[in-house]
Amino acid sequence: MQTDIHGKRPKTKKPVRHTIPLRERILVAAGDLFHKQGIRGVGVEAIAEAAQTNKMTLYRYFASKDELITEWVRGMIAHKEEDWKDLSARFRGDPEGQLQEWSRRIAAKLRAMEERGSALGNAFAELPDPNHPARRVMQEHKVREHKRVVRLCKAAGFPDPAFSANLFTMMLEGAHSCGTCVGMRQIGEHLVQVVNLMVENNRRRAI
Amino acid sequence: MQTDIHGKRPKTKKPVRHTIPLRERILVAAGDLFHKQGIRGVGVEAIAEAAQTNKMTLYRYFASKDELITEWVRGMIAHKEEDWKDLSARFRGDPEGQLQEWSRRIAAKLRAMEERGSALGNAFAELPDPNHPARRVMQEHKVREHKRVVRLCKAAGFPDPAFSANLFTMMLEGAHSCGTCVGMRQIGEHLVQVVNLMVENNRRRAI
DNA sequence: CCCCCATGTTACCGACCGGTAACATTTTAG
DNA sequence: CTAAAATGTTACCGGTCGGTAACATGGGGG
Repeated sequence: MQTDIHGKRPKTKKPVRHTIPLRERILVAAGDLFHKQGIRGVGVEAIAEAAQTNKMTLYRYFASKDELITEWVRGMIAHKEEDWKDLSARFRGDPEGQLQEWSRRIAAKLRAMEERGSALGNAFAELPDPNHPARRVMQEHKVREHKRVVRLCKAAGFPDPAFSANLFTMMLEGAHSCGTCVGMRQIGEHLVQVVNLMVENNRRRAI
Repeated sequence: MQTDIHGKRPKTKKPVRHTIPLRERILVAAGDLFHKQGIRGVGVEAIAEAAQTNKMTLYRYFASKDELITEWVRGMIAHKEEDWKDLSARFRGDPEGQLQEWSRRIAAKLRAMEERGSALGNAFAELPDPNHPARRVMQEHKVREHKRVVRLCKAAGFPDPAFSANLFTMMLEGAHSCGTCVGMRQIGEHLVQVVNLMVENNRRRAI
């Protein structure tokens, strides 16, 4: 307990000026904790506290914890798809370049990640109920992403696009898990290398 | 409530003859539920019930839920390493054959798995605390397994064993996650195909 | 200035969970 | 058969969690 020596009224709230809106603050705090401690391992109270607010206000923005989870997942997915859009704009008409650049970005994210794998992957593992809205959103996103890779492989002239796309996706997804036992940096580098190899091999074949 | 028409005393317990010992029954029941509903999503009471016993007895075999989790994980890992041992006996002195056969077995397991990914992978995602005993066991196992793959790649004469091993591991781990959006069967087949390709390419190069 | 609306505070609810105690019952071994 | 060991039954504890009610507060715009 803090005693108030100088007779100033004990303001428990510092007049912090928050730049980002509350809803978003809650979302990033939730994301942080979900990722670090697991979705089920963190309570809404802790989230509110981390967002420098309280449970009641949190529930004024999100009807339930499940909705909060879902919105968080949606946000991550939206960010990823934004990334794809940016990428396909930069490498317009160059499907091989898109695949390579995507692997480079994955590698960069791996490098910046200490332990604790992919947030989306973990969330998927933590939500067994196939009817959970967040899970549905993730499932749809995975399908979209895989289709995108298939399309790119087709456009790049790979002789068996479905096969190559599956190969890409397997490696992209597996890199996170593999990184925990061999180091994220190395895994990232090897990921980029093998994608480059595949692209070069395909080009050579095409000539 | 069952009424007892013929005056026989209402035995609430059917004299079920259990063939497998209780401890193991608890472990398989726990494994089932852990895998289907997530580790944190299932309570010890439900596990005891599924094992046709009760919470008290469960706690006579396992000091805590965490210990139960750990023993379950240990069991899965032991089973997997048993599998490796059997495989290396059958393909003694044939590292390429071992890699191929391993991919075949993974494919078979994928085929037999409806949704819900790898139990070990999910458990890893569900236990964020790096000091959790189960997590430690899994981490050590992953390292051992990866070293084994590196050794096999070296023995098989791959020019860059670390690279090839990472490639293998990435695909092996990623297959489960990828399978949920493209079908386990196809992923399994493609996994086997790419491993075969790698081995054949390496052989051709070696000649 | 005053009112309104967003936010903070506190207290609470019911449900569930991990874990334990005490005792009853069944099974097994000698 | 009998005693001991294993298993079942019930009730309970403390704690946490998701979620809500009621009310206080404070700041910004008319």
